[in-house]
Amino acid sequence: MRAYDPSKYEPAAVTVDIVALTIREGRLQVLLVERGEEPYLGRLALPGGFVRSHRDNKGRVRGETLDAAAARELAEETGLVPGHAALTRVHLEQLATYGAPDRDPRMRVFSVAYLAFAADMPDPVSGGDAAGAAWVPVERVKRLAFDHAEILADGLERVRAKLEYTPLATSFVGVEFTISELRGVYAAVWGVEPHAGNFHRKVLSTPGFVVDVGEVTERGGSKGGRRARLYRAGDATLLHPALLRPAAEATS
Amino acid sequence: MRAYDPSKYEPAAVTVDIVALTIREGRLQVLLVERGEEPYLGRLALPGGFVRSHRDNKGRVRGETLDAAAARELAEETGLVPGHAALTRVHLEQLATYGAPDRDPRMRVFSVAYLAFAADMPDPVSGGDAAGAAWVPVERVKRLAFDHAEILADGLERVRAKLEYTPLATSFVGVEFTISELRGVYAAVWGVEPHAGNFHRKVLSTPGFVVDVGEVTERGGSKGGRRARLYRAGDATLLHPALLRPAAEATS
DNA sequence: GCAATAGTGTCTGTAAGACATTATGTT
DNA sequence: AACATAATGTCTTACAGACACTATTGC
Repeated sequence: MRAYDPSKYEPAAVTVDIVALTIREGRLQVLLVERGEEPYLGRLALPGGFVRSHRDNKGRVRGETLDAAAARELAEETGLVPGHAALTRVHLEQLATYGAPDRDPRMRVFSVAYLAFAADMPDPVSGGDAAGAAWVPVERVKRLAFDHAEILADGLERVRAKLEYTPLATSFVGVEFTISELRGVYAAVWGVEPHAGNFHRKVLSTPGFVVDVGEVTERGGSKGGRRARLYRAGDATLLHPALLRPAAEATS
Repeated sequence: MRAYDPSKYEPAAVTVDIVALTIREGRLQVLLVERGEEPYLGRLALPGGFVRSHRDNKGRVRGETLDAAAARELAEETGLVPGHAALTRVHLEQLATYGAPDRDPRMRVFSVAYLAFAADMPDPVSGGDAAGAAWVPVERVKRLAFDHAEILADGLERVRAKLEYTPLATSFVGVEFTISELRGVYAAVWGVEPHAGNFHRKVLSTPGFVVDVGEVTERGGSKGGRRARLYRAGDATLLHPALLRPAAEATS
């Protein structure tokens, strides 16, 4: 059980894979990279890589935390340097760990999957590792490498659920946003448009969800319409009462 | 990024650690083992061990899944053989993965934590690995080895939350149970006693939560009282509407 | 009989969903 | 003016929580 003798065991690798989500053109999109080697050469995959660790001069184990590895990979694949403005507002959370013995034919690989939510992520810049990286609408995603389709599915379910009881949606919009923009997040993630009037009242009546900035947008809609008030994210970590999605899984 | 060269990396070990919970004497209890070696010699810890993998004759990677490793460890530490009646009804789910570089002084160890919920778990039997294993009320747990206190805390929060929106509580009672017994689960896990009358009506009005067996208990309470109707777990996987805990985190 | 436990009925406040209406902007 | 979008108001239904009450059992 806790008798450590690593030599008895097949060496294992630990990676982080990122389900990075953003909303572009009103659609939920995921960051994918094209693989440049076997196996699954040319296939799309979630960005990811090894968790780094080593021993220092005195033989002590050193290395990065899982959270740090995920943040680093996300920065590398998007081509943004860590600390870039667009990266500081990214919400990162651990999703789950996948370790089926045959998930990678070369060796035993355990992948700790992370979820990343961000607003306004730019197109991945070339250079660095972001060779074939691109944002892809989730409904367009076809066959992925390894078990990444399963990881993505789990990630999507997690996001959809978390929108209900956390203010996570504010991670998908800018620092200042309108209620309509926030509603657009729910529409893109859930695939159903919440009722505008009820959504408006609901958001404002949930304590700590949003705070009024006291200003309005520069202009109304392109085809007319009143100018919308601006809000920032509030300090709540949980929504109470929750904002339940319609229909779905009422009976499941 | 996806360039595999394990030799460049410090070897890593992957373990599973189990937060096994049961209810005894009306209190939530967790399975702990006493460590028999350094570090943390003599300290209590969550049961766990290595995930096994090897290569077969043809050089292919073989091994157990994470779920299988968790089930195996649970069986070993409780002294129950896999397939034992008490083990077949155990609910096992992955909790999270912990990989701080200094969490184990000897080498880089990633621990995939699992949650296990069970009813009527016997005292761990001697022999096998269950040397110093015992059930301990969660409020009595003191200093644990490694980062196991954090893992336990995360596990407890997960259980408390899942009781709200899943029929998980039925995993803590026998195949047939009374509404009062079910209420006892909520009381033990949440630390607050739900209102008996409202709880009763609520459980019965939530579709798929429980199904009426059509019988009643052999006797009433030891100090008198009506005989209670018996129920089995229903087929719902999610409770709708949810059974929210009182007070807690209304504002947090 | 009394006390204890199981189970039901009633009332009130809150909130969700449907829908209508007002307010303010663009073309 | 016509239309679009933002924001608010009204109504109905569902449900949680408080509490009272009935039903059934052991002592």
